[in-house]
Amino acid sequence: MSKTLDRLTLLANFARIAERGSISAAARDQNISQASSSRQLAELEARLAVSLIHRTTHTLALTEAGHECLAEARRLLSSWEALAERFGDEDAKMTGRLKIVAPVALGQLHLVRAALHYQKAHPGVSLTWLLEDEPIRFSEIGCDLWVRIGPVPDETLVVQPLGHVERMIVASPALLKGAAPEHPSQLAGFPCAALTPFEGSAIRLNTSAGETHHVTPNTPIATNNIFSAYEAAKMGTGFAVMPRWFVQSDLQSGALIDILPEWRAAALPINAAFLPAQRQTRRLRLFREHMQTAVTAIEGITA
Amino acid sequence: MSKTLDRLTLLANFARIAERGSISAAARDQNISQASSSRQLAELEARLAVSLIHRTTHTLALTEAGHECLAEARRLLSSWEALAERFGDEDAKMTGRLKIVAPVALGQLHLVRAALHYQKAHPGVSLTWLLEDEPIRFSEIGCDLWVRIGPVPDETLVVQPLGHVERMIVASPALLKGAAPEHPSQLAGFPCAALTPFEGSAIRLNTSAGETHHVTPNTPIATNNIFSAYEAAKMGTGFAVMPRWFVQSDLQSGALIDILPEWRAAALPINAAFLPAQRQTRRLRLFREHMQTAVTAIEGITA
DNA sequence: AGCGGTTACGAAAGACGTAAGGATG
DNA sequence: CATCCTTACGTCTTTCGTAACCGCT
Repeated sequence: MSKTLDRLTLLANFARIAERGSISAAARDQNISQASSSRQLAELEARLAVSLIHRTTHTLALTEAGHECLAEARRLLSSWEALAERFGDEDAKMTGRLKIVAPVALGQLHLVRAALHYQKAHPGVSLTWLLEDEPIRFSEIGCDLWVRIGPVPDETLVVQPLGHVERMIVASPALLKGAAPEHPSQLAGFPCAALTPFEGSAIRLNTSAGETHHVTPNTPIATNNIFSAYEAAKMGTGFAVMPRWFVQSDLQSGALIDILPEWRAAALPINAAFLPAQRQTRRLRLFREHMQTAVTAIEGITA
Repeated sequence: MSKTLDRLTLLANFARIAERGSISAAARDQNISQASSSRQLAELEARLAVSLIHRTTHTLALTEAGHECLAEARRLLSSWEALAERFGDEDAKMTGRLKIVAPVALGQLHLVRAALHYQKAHPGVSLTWLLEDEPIRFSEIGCDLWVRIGPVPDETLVVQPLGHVERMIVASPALLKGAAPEHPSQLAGFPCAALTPFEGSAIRLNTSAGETHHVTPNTPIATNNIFSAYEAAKMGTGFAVMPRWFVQSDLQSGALIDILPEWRAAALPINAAFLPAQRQTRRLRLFREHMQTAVTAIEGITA
């Protein structure tokens, strides 16, 4: 067991191996020999006194300890990177990678444009743009920024609120057939196209005056995909709880109707989450600002 | 500029130098030559492309960048340490340092015993036990655990609530002279011994029913030291806002009187704050549990 | 066979300590 | 002038790549 081999290099090598699923590939990435990469992995395992990767001749698998270590390694590496970059030239061209996870619908309809503008302005930065609504394992996957609708279930992250999405009950004129409900209690008679992460069996509605009502409608379709719920609402399969930003144009064209304009579902927070390395890398800080700007520019999203 | 020198070693050396205020001393601590320590510092500065320590021949001073770097270095080092220790033997004897900051009064009257019991049970761990009520720069001073009454103004820390201190208006019988106020509005006629971090010019009181009243008393003495405020209350200099745990025995003996038993000052949270390295070192985890137990055992502190 | 991981060995690079030089109170 | 930091130099440790070896598909 050596003493002087850089511990962060060891971790970086390990993370690369975990990412590529191969020692050879990781070695190529780093311009070192397979032998070195293999040795460094062994060395890390020796220092931590634990087996990180279970090797069968042609396939690598992270052990449980390996998963834990990977998450921590990623944290350490980005901390160092943030430190190393902190004092560099402000005008230096930015380089490096940025891995972003954002909500599916918001991401593909709005944020992707902001992301692409950013990339155009900073061609040295290579983006990994992943759209995913469900909670992720931030550190383990090596994420840099996570934009999420709803709470951020990770104690180790700093959460910055970007805004709130106003949500309303919408339906197609066809569904209502002229008999539009005027109070949530009348909603129970209508079917609902439910968006599963947000609406469970019950939908809670509030007035701005603080009045509350619970609706437990029939749900002929439940989905985790807002486009599907949207199609259902347009086809008249049922009403749906929709964010204003998503249905704004349909409300204006009349394709969908805000059937209970006095009542709103609870506003959902849009959060940006990231590692607490005091000030992060400049490329991430700028990216966050881009996202903040993009989110606040969306009609139907409030502070 | 070298390539293979361990970056964490560089940071550790820098932190040691900052702590000891001398390269020679830091070198002795680490059993390396002064030359090495000096070189490593220069090397770190080269890699970060910034001057960290301003050297005049006989005195060292951290630059602004040095302060920032020190905080981040401490974070990185404890992350690595937590990682390195994570997979070790559960039964291994614990060693290392633990730097704790706790509130003055709570620390010296209650928590110190828990800390000493911990040290006795784990003689390999050396504690640094600092009592300080004001906000600290956690990472820069190399703290491991910060117990604080009130909010924790540091975004990079994980905050765990330990309990709440009930606070009441107390006074000596001498002060009241039989004319005990029965409502906060009658309190304005009495002088107040104010505890500065908590009571500003106004004291807000609530009933359990939710009623609120503000009192802005005369303050013949204001202090940041609860023992002084306590002495003032006992001597009849004025009434005081006191945590129940602090005056419990005086209330029972009648030396102090809970003069408005229906009214309470806002309960203050007791928080434990620490770095978010997923699971920390075992010694810190155990210490936190000791603190939690000690705090909940105190009469007058509620969950 | 062919691909991927591990181990052995010689070569090269880098870090260490000693020691000399320089600056300050 | 004593102390502390920096720089130069020779030695020694350590790591690297090449290459041989081994195991699985």
